[in-house]
Amino acid sequence: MGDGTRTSFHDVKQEVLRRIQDRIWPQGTVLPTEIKLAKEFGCARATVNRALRELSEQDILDRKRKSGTRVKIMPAKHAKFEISIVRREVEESNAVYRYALVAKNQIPAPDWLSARLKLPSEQMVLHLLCMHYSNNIPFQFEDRWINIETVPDIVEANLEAIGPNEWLLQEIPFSEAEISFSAAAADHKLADFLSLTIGAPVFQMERTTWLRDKAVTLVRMTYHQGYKMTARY
Amino acid sequence: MGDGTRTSFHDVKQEVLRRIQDRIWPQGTVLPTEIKLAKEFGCARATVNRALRELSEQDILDRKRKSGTRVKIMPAKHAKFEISIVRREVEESNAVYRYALVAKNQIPAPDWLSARLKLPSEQMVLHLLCMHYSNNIPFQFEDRWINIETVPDIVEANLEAIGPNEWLLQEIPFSEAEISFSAAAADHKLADFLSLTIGAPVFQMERTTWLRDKAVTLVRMTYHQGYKMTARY
DNA sequence: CAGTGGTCTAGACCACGGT
DNA sequence: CCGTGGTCTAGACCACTGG
Repeated sequence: MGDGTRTSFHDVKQEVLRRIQDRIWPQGTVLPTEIKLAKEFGCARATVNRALRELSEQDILDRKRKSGTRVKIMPAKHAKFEISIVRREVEESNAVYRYALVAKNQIPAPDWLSARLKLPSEQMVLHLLCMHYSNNIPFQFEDRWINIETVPDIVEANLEAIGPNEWLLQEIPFSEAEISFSAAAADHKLADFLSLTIGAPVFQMERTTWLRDKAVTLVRMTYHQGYKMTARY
Repeated sequence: MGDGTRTSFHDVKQEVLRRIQDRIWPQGTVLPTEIKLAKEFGCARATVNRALRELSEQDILDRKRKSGTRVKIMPAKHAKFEISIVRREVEESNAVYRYALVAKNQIPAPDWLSARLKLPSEQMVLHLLCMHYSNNIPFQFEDRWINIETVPDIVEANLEAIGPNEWLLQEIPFSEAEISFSAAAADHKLADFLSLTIGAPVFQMERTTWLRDKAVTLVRMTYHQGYKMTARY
């Protein structure tokens, strides 16, 4: 610590973490106040503050005014999955990406969709089916519904060239979404497109996207057999 | 903004976000420097800095010394899943949680496990099978391997009362992990424990945990049929 | 080399929430 | 009430990197 350079908030973080891992501060322990720690580490309170703040953002500490900072008892771990566009995912595995638009229909929203996305009944939506290939092997089947009201330009877009996901990401870059993963059995259509046997277990990702309380799109991606979604934390 | 209170980094974040969403700063735009923004917003540079730093942590901005801050072109979205212990997950759905230890064996690590966890060959490991129930309905089947070297106390632990996950979380609270989700077909054993038909698609989560470069545990959780793992972002 | 973000400091005031 | 974290400020120096 006293090696000539000033103590950085990184140093503080690391030392606090060490004390937790080494049971110097077991779970539940109340840490010294920021002022005391600042004195001990020979740095400004703001430096300690940033260190502790980041640790609490990582769910390692609990901070409350007046009662102080304590080591979390049961840290809820968070797995962070990077949801990138399919093209990038394929290309990052050094494979050749290919995309095909299978179907495109502009229709009034079916009832289940209106209910799910809180659309006015008879709202026009765009229904798309797409395939994504990795080295010409089926990689992902995409079944997507788009609320035309929120992205009218989609009707004119050339979706033969660029996938709807990429198009939407350019158009509506920052939106709210709910995502879910599940397992399902391949039905006839999925088996056809993904070259599977009917009933084969497939990994699915379903995502609903909202922009300022209005639904933009609902998509279900079905992956090729054996696909794994991986993350570190 | 000029309502008497000082401008907070929250205000800055929100305003910057608004300008991005309203296409005042389209994707790729280089933002004014922190100093200019601080002047514009009437606050200190540190305030702007914190706002922009947090936005870049959210993958909305790209920041580089010298070249400045720009709006990310293709923001990689991150889905953050809270991985809590099963008991909590069940209890949060207002159901009654029950846990059962099915099998417990202390054996030398099989070769595939040694390879996967980088264990010395013949390292002793603990192999556990557990069931978790929600309202007495099968909820999750847990198949776990524990490296005894890293957590010797596990041998003495009473795993009839508390699940190994909870026990480990208390003992080794802060560790590195790799997690992956996938779909599989239920084999005979899974079908038995989870009351499924053989071949039914099931959702699986596999997790490897490391503490300071040493493997702690490898676990595969298989969920009841129809399970969905959900998150917002 | 010079411009931009990255960080530290010392001091100040505020806001929440136990006692 | 009053202790603790939450935040802002003004100024300073540093570190990286593009030209």
